Amino acid sequence: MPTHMRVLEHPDVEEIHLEAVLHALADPMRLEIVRFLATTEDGAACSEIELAVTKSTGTHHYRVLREAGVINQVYRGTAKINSLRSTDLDTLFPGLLASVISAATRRSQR
Amino acid sequence: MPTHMRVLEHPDVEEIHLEAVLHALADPMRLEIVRFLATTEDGAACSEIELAVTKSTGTHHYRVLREAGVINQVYRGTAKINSLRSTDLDTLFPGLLASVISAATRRSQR
DNA sequence: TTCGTATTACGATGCCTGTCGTACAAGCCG
DNA sequence: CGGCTTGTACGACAGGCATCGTAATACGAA
Repeated sequence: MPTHMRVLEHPDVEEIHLEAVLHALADPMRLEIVRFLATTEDGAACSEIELAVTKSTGTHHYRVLREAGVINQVYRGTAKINSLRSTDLDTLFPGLLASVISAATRRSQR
Repeated sequence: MPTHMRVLEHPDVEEIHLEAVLHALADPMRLEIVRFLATTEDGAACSEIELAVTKSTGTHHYRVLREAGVINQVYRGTAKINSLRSTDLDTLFPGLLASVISAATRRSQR
């Protein structure tokens, strides 16, 4: 019997705000997370994405992304699977996510 | 003879960074400035764009936008004319500015 | 040169945020 | 059960930032 519900709050589509999304993307670590998730089919666990920060800080960044509406998080066992809310974002801000990911990826290849 | 050079520092194209641009756009006031500039042909003076903050704060936001490479600023008399660096931004981050402006404009019409 | 307009500079303030360490919880597996 | 993996909660800290008020500067016009 879990004492904590392990349920993660996600904003509804109409609660996603442009400024919050832009702010969430305006960080190197979070951009790295988003860039990685864009390359996966069904999302990835936090542990699969190597970041140059401690796990505490990683948790913080995942939360910022989730609360801004950029990613979806679900528990699978002890792991937490992250995936991009591509459809929701593309409905709200057509082309935005694609152009950010494309620019971030192009730069990381230099 | 001006004691101060009245020359405004702008980043070169290769000095414009994605994170800085996203951060610059992740603020309601600055988004409002960008949205307004997108509707003008040849830019606009600071005084033409009404913001719900004092002029000191306005100056701060214009500087953030300029230093991030989002806008260009030139003096014309006492006025300072602002314009979007659309071409530079579109070269670096194709589609980004357009999708942000489009999303901001669509929302402001609701 | 004096006045008015447009904008900046500087200092202060309070909040936000990225970072960490330590301690803890949830779930799998032997 | 006991350990291992994965991730969280909490507190702390430093730096960044949006905001303001006041004083000052640059330029054009009278």
